[in-house]
Amino acid sequence: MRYSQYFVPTVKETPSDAEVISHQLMLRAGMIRKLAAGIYNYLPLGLRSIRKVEAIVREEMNRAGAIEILMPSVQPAELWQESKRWEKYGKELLRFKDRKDAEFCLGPTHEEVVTDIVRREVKSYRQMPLNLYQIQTKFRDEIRPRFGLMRGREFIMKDAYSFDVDSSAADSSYDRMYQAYRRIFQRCGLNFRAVEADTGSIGGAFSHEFMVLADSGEDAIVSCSTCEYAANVEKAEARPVAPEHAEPRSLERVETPQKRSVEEVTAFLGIPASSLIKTLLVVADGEPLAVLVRGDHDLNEIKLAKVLGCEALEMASEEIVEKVTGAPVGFAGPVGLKVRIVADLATQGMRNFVTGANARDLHYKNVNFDRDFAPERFADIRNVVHGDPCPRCPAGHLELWRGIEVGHVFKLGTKYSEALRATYLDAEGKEQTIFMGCYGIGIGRTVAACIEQNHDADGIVFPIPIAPFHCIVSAVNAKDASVMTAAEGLYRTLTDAGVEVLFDDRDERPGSKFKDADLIGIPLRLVVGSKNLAEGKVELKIRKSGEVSLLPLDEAVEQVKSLVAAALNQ
RNA sequence: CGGGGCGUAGCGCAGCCUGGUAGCGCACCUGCUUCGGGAGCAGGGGGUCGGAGGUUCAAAUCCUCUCGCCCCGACCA
Repeated sequence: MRYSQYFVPTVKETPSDAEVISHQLMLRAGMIRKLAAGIYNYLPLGLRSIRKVEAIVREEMNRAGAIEILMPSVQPAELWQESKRWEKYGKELLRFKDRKDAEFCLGPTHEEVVTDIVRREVKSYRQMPLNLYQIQTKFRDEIRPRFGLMRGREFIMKDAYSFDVDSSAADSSYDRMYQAYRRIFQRCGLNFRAVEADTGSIGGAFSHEFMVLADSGEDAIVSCSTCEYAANVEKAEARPVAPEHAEPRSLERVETPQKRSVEEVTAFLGIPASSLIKTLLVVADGEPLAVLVRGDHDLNEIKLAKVLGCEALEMASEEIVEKVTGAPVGFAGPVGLKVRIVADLATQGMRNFVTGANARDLHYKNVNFDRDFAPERFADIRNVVHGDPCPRCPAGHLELWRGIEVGHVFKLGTKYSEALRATYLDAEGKEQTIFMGCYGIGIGRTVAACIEQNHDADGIVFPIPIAPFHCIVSAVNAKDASVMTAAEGLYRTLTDAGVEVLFDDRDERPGSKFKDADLIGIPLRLVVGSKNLAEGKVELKIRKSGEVSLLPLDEAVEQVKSLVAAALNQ
């Protein structure tokens, strides 16, 4: 591709509305442009990288035995009503009506549609296992789209759905996808972790998320320092803490004027936050209840909702707190409370702790379980913290990371096949419910995550497998005929050899060409200048390392070819 | 949904408080010089100041409404 005839609108200044580095660089490198909040145009360079990721995904999905189809974005309400998600999905589901007033939505995911296909066409155990996938535009009307392609409302996703005769066959399908995902993200050159994850609104039995490690990531994940355990903090299990052995002292009410927060109270009393139990009031399916967590720990609402088995869980409003505790917010405590109490495991062994006293400006010291109050149950309902013991091995401790979720695999079980009555006849002629799994990859997000992980002060540093071009040939002086002839020759030779070359034939000053080349992140750069060319040489610069070598033309060609081949065949 | 901020030329911004009919840098066009890390000089084009309404002799500027965009929050005892 000749740069002068291509479309790469780079910009020097960082657009003011871009916050994270990948968003800024994708805008500056002319890869994307915003059309509306969370909705983007893909310009040529951006599209090329996206196509690269898609190609890798396609290869690995096909290798794993999945079969490509393409389903519509526009989906009839009836299917969603059948799965009950028309009501449950909420405002993220973009709904609209056609001219006949029939209701439709733009698909945020395709469980309903794919299950509809399968229930019509799959009748026998002989037709499974079956895994159907597509690469397609999804629409989710996110509360707050942000960070460019990282969290858009319209985005490209690969979604796959597996159909199996029973649970253990479904496990094999799940495992094949899991392994395929590992290969995909390895081939994309990403530093990632596969972590145990909560199943969220999709539902199902268990799942893993594929997280690209990056400080700007929206998710917190943990991994064990010694074993293979890794999980999203939403899901990560906490081990019980060894009990203290202090003798119970007598309960004491202390004045804590204006001290509401954990920090204020513990500082005022001169105790560590771990000696205090905070009492959080929540409303679960309409019922107010109290939740106890150690002062230095945070409540994990997802775990709590699971423990309570409730549908809706929210923090209680100020009014409810005051009504339940009889005190202003900041002084809630478990002693004398009339609502159900659930306590975190880590509080179980605590003795002589501090709590609120359900009265303005008062706390209790030396509170003890059983003597002063008794929670209905102890359960793991907190977020793990850095340094917590690993739940799976005796020696390890948990390390905390930030991650960008680029892929997610779910074992769904029969949630959708039951709702939509997708069944088959087994070898005995008996009707059985199909077992499903679903598997997603955010294509655009993968490109963005890659940039988060691969950039420097000058711009993007693409790994070869998903770079829009492998190599850029920069003709330093476009007016010098010998330079242009040589550069043109390199461009043709490399292109004929299957290397994707962007030929910067623009009549620009060298500085601008170098800046642009760095910004758009092409991994390899051949610089053709009159001085070196007089000696029959060109310069090869590696974007990532900055390494420069002066080579005769034919050697430069061989170098580029072998570097590209090595990167693509790993 | 709550809180905060911003909409002025393609991009980044000033002007607004204290009304008087729009400016800077980059980009773009022309010419000359320059040419290995975002050149210099000279000339030039481009904006119904997000939109609607109001106040006023006069509105980018003041008031009201509205639309769009960005950030934070929606874990707090």
